[in-house]
Amino acid sequence: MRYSPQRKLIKEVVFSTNTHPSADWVYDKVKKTFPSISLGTIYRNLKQLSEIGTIRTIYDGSLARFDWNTASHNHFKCIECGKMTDIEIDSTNNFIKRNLDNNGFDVHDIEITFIGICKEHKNNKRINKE
Amino acid sequence: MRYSPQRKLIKEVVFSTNTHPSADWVYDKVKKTFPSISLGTIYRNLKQLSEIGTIRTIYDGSLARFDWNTASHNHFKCIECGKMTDIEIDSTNNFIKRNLDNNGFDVHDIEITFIGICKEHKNNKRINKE
DNA sequence: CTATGTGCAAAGTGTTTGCAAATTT
DNA sequence: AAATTTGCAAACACTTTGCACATAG
Repeated sequence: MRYSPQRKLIKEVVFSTNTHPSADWVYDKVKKTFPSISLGTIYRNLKQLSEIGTIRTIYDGSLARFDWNTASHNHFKCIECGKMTDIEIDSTNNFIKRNLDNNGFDVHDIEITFIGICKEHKNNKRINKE
Repeated sequence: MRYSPQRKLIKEVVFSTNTHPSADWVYDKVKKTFPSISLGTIYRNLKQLSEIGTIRTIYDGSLARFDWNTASHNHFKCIECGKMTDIEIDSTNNFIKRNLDNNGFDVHDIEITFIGICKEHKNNKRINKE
């Protein structure tokens, strides 16, 4: 795999944030340096970087997001602000894995998203979503 | 909410299977009875049924699937056959919930998908996906 | 030099929506 | 009769792809 300046920057952008950015977010950032870059290039590179394990693709509903943190960890999505926060609960994954291994499943990966209200929004009144 | 024959059947179709069908699968089934039904109607109804809690929407990557089982349970996706199986591990959710509650999160819902190889495919040679 | 990556535009997939006609209550 | 639902088709959002040109190694 060649390291074009574009690919290098795309990777750096994903590594620069904890916001689990979408392709579009990355596009906007990278455009500041390469104004003529195309979304296609962004998608191609994010896909490749995911495939070789440099980054990780996670799904927020049907939207793909990208995460530089490929180590096993889970996500919490706040229904007030929409933000995806990392959750470090190592013991959880191990607990689940053990549970499933005992039941004959061969678990390669676990995708967990917790949906609820994060600390900051816990005591705010609910924003009406209807 | 009115109960049109179409809506009634759409609901019945989702309730008739454990395959966690996509909108398209439901469409094919329902078309046998209502040949002129449109995909739009399928989507509208699946969305409404989800919203009132009759069924549940789950995500398989970016594809929406629908599940009549709204009780708390998790899913296992086999990377060989693509099938989504239900997983009953009540204790897991409770374990996680407790863990997060202790950390200040207010968890409303947990979306978990396990990805790996199910019993039936455990000893088969790997189908090449490249 | 050659394989790989880029920008562009078109196409693809899954889903939503506006509307007039039909149907449920 | 009034409000909701349908079928249709167009629009949408996100993602992928074919191609000719450019570039990294």
